[in-house]
Amino acid sequence: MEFKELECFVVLSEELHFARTAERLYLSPGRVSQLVRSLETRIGGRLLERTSRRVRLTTLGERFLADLRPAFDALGQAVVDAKTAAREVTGVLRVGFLATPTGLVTGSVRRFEERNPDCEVELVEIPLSDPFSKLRAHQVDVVFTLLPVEEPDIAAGAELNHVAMRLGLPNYHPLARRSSINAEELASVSLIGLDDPAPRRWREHVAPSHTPSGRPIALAGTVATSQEGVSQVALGRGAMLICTPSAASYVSPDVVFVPVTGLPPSILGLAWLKSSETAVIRAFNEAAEGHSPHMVAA
Amino acid sequence: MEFKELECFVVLSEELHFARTAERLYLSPGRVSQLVRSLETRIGGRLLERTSRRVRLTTLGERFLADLRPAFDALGQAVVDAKTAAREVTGVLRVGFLATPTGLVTGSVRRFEERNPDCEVELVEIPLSDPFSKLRAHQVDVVFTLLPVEEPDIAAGAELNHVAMRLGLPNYHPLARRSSINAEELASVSLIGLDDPAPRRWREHVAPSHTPSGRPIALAGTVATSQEGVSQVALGRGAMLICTPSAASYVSPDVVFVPVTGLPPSILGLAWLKSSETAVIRAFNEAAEGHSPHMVAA
DNA sequence: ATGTCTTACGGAAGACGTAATAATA
DNA sequence: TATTATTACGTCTTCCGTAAGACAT
Repeated sequence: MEFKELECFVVLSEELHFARTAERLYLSPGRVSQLVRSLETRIGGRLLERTSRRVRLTTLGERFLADLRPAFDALGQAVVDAKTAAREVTGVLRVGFLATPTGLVTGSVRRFEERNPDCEVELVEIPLSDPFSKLRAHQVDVVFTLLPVEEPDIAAGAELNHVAMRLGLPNYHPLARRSSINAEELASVSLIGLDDPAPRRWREHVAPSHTPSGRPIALAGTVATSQEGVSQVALGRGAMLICTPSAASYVSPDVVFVPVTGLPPSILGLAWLKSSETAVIRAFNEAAEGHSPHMVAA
Repeated sequence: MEFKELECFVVLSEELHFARTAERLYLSPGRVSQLVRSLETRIGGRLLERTSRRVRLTTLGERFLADLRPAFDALGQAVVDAKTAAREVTGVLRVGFLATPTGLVTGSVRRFEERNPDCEVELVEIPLSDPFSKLRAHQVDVVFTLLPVEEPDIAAGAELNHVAMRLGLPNYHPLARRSSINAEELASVSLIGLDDPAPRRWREHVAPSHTPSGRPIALAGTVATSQEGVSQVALGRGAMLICTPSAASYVSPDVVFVPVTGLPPSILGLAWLKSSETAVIRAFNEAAEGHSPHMVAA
């Protein structure tokens, strides 16, 4: 069952003229003749009666056309619709964020929704300890995450944000009154780290095992989310490194966030499954990259 | 828009497995991979998400399949139906006959209807003077006619019947009492011939211009049908040669039909348009050829 | 004589399989 | 390691246009 033959028959049924049919299909008249003959052989009977002077449908041809035409049109329409859908940015986009919907997240979403009013955004929290599972399980389409991303099945966008780190401390802690803390001083606290699925880089970022100069840092325990971590800090079970924008949202009388100098910044960006990249994801990535708080200083 | 790609996508959507899909389509798995990739490029987005371990439809793929599937199935069904219709013998067959539905005609029709109860036969009279116009105008599908047929656009079946000729005469004519007439004696009568569109062979058959030995025969005038001719004979305007079976149906006190010896018999058979040959026509031809009054002697 | 459909032929495109490769569990 | 999808590459089909032929008006 060859598509070209059917197409040729449908057009020829309209035109009843080989040369015009050929023109419409970007073929030579000879090829049209071949295709029709081939289709007739396949069907097993004459579909068109033709002399060099007149072309007309046979009874069989008329009946076939009546059956074929609607199916044929629907088929073409399905393909056109799919092409459109592939290009269009509609439906629902599920965006994962870490810890807290910071300015970067809300700003990117606002900008995206402004430019793509037909697409709704759902925000989903991603546990710090497991940044990619929801992506791989198709529970979210795209996530804000720490760059760089080293997973081979995951693609990442550009760096969107360099964010300085703060240390969350119980308010009675000696360091809590300081206006800033040097990275070397972390050797004097116990840090709260991340639960198991977290990549090694993330663990080391949130709870470095040594100071830049090599002094060991104690590990107080592990948590799944920054919210859990802050709770632990409030209970005096350790200190926790956290991004400055996230820290701003944890307002608690028991916890103080003090800037830490000498640590590499958190670099945030978008990530998505390579195998599931869509026009919607590309559009969101563009919106995020065009978002203004670009490269906010550490 | 390639049919193979669509087919491949539909099957792969069912199987969610490249090797099984390939098997069902008689292709190699590699080819299936190529086809799907090609379709995705054409559409402009991923239709299936696949790892070496799992294959699943994307949202786009699901929507596309929902649109595509009914159209795809209907298309296949239309082709199957057309193939069936091309083989089947159904509908209406319009059969043309000359002068009178003789035993050959009625017998063939009965036999055909017996064997093809789904096909209805309509009988249409064809004027003797114009045996093929109704065929060419698609007013009939097949005609009983004089053989041989020399028109290049018309096909003919086997000889079905050799029929002796009779001469129709006014009952007061000197020859009307004879039990038979020799062809040479036609020189003594005026014959009624055929109107214009009739082929030369027909004219000469119905109203020969000379006897077998070469004596001229007068022409009394021309008519379109044998019914008209018999009327002319009844009015004494001439004599008319007519087939024996046809003569039997013109019962009139004014006209006598006398057998003529020494003339070639009328050979009857079927004819149809080469360009419009169908399974129905072939079936009717077979029925007629199998009909018993085969080769009735002159 | 002209416009139209069909046929013959050769070159180019692409359809397909095989086998090696990559990725998953 | 076993299973499965993908890629590379060579072969072979068939797609298609050109041009000549056949046919009808």
